[in-house]
Amino acid sequence: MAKRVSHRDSMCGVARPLDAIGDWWSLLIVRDAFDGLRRFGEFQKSLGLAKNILSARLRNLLAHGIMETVPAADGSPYQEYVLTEKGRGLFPLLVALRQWGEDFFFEPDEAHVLLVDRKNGLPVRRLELRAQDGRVVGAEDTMVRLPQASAGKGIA
Amino acid sequence: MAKRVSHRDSMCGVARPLDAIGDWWSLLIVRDAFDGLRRFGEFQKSLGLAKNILSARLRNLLAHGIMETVPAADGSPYQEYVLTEKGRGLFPLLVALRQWGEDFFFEPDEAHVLLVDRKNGLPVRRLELRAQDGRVVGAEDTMVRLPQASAGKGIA
DNA sequence: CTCAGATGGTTTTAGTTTGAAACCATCGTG
DNA sequence: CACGATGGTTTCAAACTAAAACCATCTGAG
Repeated sequence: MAKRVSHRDSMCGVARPLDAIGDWWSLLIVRDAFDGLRRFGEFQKSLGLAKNILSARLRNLLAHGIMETVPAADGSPYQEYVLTEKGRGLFPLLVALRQWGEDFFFEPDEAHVLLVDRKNGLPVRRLELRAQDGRVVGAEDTMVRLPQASAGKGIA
Repeated sequence: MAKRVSHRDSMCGVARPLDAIGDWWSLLIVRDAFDGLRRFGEFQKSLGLAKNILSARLRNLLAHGIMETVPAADGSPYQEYVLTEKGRGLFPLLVALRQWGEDFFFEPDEAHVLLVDRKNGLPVRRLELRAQDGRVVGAEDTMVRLPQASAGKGIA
């Protein structure tokens, strides 16, 4: 971990978060945490990964402040793992991932889980990126502006 | 690759896309592709990763239809790597990642690149998930509905 | 009290992956 | 026709992954 620092010693705004998450397993753990899973054994059963790996991933998520342990909940003497605010901030990313999956990884007629509004059970809308004036913008409508300088292009 | 199929032989709507992307390098390659990079050497210089790794990642992205090769562009005899529509579909995910990074990985006063509207240079808004009725919804306002059955909860 | 089972890990060990460096092939140019 | 630029592949040591075995703690049953 944290070995990604290839040729620049400050990582860019995309690489830095990636490094913190760690790997795909971590993201699946976070997803399960959004689902309400809290215990080591629950994550292990849900994901089916080796216990040592789960242990390492949880440790990394804790170290990066994405999850935290809370001392108890149902009286059992064990700790539970819950998302911090930083961890809950990953929700849009997971939604983006899920929607991309819906678009390109399922046949049109293939059944798949649907993210719905709790209030009325209707599917949520697609994530949309909007400009200040409210226009929906795509990749081609955006560019990056470097810190204090002026130029730059693309989404780097 | 494709060894993630832990204990279920059909992967869920989040794991399947993750498996296709492959790893973090692939996502950084995609980001660079959004920036307009097209050539093997450009990616390699930008990311500073070993050529064999870049080669493997590009192969994987091609295999999953996220990028494709086009025979030429400036007359040089080499091929170029460009995003497919599926690849361009990753834009919201990258934006989500970047915005999460902005929120939690930079000091309030720390300079960082900013994603701006090409038309007027203003920063884009935050990604927001909206319900059908237009309400902005967070993780706690949503749940998943399983394929054709009725129950299910969380964002799995 | 003691023993078995549940929970939550760590250690061990083999296999896989990574990544730096060296090597190789092709094209275009002087 | 030698040479640099480009775009890779091969080699090999080091790091990481993952399955299984092991270990520690707590709980309830007898």
